[in-house]
Amino acid sequence: MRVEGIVKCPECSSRSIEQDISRGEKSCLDCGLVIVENLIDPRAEWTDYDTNGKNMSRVGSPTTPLFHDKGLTTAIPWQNKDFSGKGLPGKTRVQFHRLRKWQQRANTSRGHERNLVVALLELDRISGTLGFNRTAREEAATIYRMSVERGLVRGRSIDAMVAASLYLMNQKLQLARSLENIVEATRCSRKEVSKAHKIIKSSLGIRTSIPEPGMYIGRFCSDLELPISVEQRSHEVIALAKEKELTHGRSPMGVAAAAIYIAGRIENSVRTQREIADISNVTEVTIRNRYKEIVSHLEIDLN
DNA sequence: ACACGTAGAGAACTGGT
DNA sequence: ACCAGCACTCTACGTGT
Repeated sequence: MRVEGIVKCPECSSRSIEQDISRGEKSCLDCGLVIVENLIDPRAEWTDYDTNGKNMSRVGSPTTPLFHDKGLTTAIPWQNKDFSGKGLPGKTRVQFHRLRKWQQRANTSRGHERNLVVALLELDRISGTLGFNRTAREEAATIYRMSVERGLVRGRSIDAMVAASLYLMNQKLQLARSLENIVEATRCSRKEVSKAHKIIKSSLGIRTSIPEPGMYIGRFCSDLELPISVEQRSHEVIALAKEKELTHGRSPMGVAAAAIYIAGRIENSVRTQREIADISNVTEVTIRNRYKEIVSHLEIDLN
């Protein structure tokens, strides 16, 4: 496709620009310079495999673990109208009523399908309150699905298993949410969730990395509205603390909180221990202990 | 208001039975 | 499944600047 006039080639100033959608590039026809790469193809995804173009049909959205049927739904609309909007005659209407009913049953009748409907709704609700994005939700949904397939949910509360799937996903993707954060968003106890978490983790053999203090810095600093300089300094403090083995056995959140406190003092963007404690879910005492320890071992001089 | 320090309680993990 | 021991954190104070 030739796009004339609007864009000028930065190399030779020619206005003959070619846009190749299949390659996703815009390039100059005169000097060959590629001006834009990785363009998104805006066209609809029509597909036709066997009728040679006579029967083009739109493909659906990609499948997703977020719906119990992975998004491959057939929906019979509730309105009793045909494609042109006219009402259906009485006999047909009855027939469609029956079809809808059966389809509903077919969709959700098998035990674990119904389980998934409930579970994915809950998964979405918690994700909403905790601000998990789509990738995170899909990962958690996949973990939950696998648990259902392994029969792990039987006899356990769906809510606890959903919460555990979310927590496991959170660990896997290092999203820096604590077990407390997740428990707060559910109706079940900490004990139930951590038990479910253990079971899923061992049964599915999911590997998670140990929580590093560094992974909390970003979220804590942004919640505390601290400048990027403090964030960077906090990472430096943690790196030094690690070298001196001051992080072993200590709660990573406590270490992160202390590092932010120290970094704030160094960078003159002070937050009180109370403020940091509120955001990081550790107490002032823990922040004090960690920060005293770090400061004395690293010989950091705060004003 | 904030920082500091402390004692006892408590939660979470490990290893033993 | 329960228990003891442990290293760490929390609650709840009083004190200091």
